[in-house]
Amino acid sequence: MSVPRTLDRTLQALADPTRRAILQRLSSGEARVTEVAEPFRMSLNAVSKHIMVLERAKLVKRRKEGRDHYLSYLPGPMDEAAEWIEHTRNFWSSRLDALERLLRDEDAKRT
Amino acid sequence: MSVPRTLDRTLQALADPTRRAILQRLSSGEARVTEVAEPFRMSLNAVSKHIMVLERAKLVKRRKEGRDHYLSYLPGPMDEAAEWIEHTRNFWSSRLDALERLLRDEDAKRT
DNA sequence: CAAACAATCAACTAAAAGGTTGAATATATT
DNA sequence: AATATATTCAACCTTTTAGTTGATTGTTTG
Repeated sequence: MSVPRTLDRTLQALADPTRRAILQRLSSGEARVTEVAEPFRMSLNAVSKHIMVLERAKLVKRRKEGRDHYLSYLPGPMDEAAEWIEHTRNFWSSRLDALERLLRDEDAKRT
Repeated sequence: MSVPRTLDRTLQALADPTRRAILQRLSSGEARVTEVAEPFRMSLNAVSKHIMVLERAKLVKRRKEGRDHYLSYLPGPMDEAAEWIEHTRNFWSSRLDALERLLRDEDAKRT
């Protein structure tokens, strides 16, 4: 069956609030590493590492221009994750609905 | 601002394939710890720990009946996560659309 | 060319994650 | 009462994660 390991990486990457904040920062367009790091209280290096995690998860793309690295958001993995989670949610939703119906019917039959 | 740390826990819990498989197993209804653990190649204890992670994330509920612990799925956090991810995705989708429109307009003006 | 700047690399630390085995606890069964 | 079963607890190990500081690489600028 081999479940896609990319989902692991995506969810893992998204599970960290700093990384989610970095993604949000990129919503207003490209930004350099230093710019992205600026609002955080941790070191530039720490943010650089977070960026690499996002890059490995393909949630972020890097374009080098001279000494500057411009980062931007990539939608693919987010779409995939959304798809998985929606699918899963709907799956359970129908199961739970069926269960509820079942219980209601049995209850009706008993009265 | 205080971003909800529950999202961290949910995504973290979902980022592991064993835990996703456990959730899937529960889709056919309640199951005991041993039953849930059976298909995995790791020890019962390891699975027990995964279950505790899911429990802390409120993705799984436990009902004790004598020595048996019956586990079942809880939809709340999955719904929340789906909501967050959908919201985020749509947010970016519109940004990217706007950017594309902008570029197309500029292109049109130039010709 | 020298100094400043943008970013990573390298080495280290502390904590968390994921697994193991063995003991303990509580409940059922004979 | 003794034994078997279901589950967790406790201790331990290894790997990964998230952070630090200091050195290094490459690019720009005075």
